[in-house]
Amino acid sequence: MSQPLFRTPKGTHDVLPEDHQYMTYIKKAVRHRARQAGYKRIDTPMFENKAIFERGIGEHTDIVEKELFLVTSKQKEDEEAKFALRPEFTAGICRSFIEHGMQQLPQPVELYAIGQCFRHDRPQKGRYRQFHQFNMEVIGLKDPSIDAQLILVLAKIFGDIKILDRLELNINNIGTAENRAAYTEALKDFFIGKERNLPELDQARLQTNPLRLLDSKEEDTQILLKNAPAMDQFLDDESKEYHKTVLEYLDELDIKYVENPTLVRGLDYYTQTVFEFLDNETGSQNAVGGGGRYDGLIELFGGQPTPGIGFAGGLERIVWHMKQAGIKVPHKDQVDVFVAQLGPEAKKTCLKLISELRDKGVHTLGALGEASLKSQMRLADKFDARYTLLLGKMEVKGGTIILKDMAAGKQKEIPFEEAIPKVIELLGGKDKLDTYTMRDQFVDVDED
RNA sequence: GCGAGAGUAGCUCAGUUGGUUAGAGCGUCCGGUUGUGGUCCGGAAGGUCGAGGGUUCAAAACCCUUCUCUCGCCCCA
Repeated sequence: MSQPLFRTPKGTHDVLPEDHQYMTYIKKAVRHRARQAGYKRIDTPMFENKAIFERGIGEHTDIVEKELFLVTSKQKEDEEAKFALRPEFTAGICRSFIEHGMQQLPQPVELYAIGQCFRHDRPQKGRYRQFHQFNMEVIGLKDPSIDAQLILVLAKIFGDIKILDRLELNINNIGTAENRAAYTEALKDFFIGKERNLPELDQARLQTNPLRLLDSKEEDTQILLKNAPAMDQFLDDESKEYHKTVLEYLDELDIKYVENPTLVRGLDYYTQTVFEFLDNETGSQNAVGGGGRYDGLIELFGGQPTPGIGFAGGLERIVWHMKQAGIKVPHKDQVDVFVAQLGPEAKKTCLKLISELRDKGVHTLGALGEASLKSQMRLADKFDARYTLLLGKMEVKGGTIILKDMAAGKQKEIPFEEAIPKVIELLGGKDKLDTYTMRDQFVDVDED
């Protein structure tokens, strides 16, 4: 059907099985590295009181001003929407930190999250209205070593999934909120009388978000900026010292980075350290992950003054990079055994056999219909089964079954009751199989 | 949100200056004698040519509108 009755809403997409293998692989690296570093998993609601985003991220940021999905219900559809789908994790996690009194926990509190976020932007490659992020936050303690260690975890994750060498870590320090306010004023003052020399777009930015002028792609703007005051003149000594120490620690950890004095991030809550993992080969949507400090955010939400630093990575963009790099993801979806059957008696017996194989941890498919043996063999081949077990009328009578090695193309008849142990042996023994027991399993972290 | 390009079977694409029942490859399903896959051969299913409207004797092709995707900008994951 070229025109299905329904399709995914604009900017959303199905995560099909193949992409899920990539997603699962990435999430595994995230969980593993996070756990090693003491992070614990948290999930916050997909929608929150919209004021959380307005106040936290900033009313005049694009994310809030034009990309928020508002949520209403049937009962309240006449009222103005009170809720919004989360466009990112940090604001909700900080809300949760306060709500659950996490300042009582040993500090710092390290949290991570994986899930969907929503922004109503015009879709493009690597930019969707519903997308997946993984997110890490360290709240409650401030020290350059915390910044460096957070970045280290991310570098490790990107290393694990083999895309680190495609990325460049850019880092900057934008000072305290006061530093930033003072600098913003200075920039505005500098451009008084020069507005007309600015491209239209940047004239607007001068009003709404002057810091954004720094990384403008407009040539005229960049020329004017050469004589503009530089940000580091407005940083207090403490911020400069902090930044220097962070960089020293990164050096010590052998993390490659580029100092980028024009790196300013669009969200209002950022202070001090900001950083991004950029991909310089693609033109746009090139931030694979980014983050920074938000030392004033918890206080802004009514909590005790509490420092924090966090990061978000985009799963879809990471998947894209892995594919570009030709990375194939190992997965457990291999079909070990296909059971082919002929005749009603054999089919009945096969159901039990299939069930038992599965319980032993053997990935088993079969008894799917009334197809001819030829069709069943073809299916076994299509599903890429390693072995086929064949049970026909003759075998049922003789108490045997045929075991075929698909790659070798060889088969032999064995006693029926030897089928399961033989298959297990061929697959490398019990330890290689996909078994689990609820009772003995560690309650670890969610597999999602 | 602004600007540009694209939209033909599940996928990748043909379709000559508008002219008979819209094609190929791959994929899917079924066969190629009695119970066997991967190669080969045959057959079938699958498309109101993204949707709506208009021009015309005639439109997948031309015009308008709309939807979706892609690219650039903005922004960001």
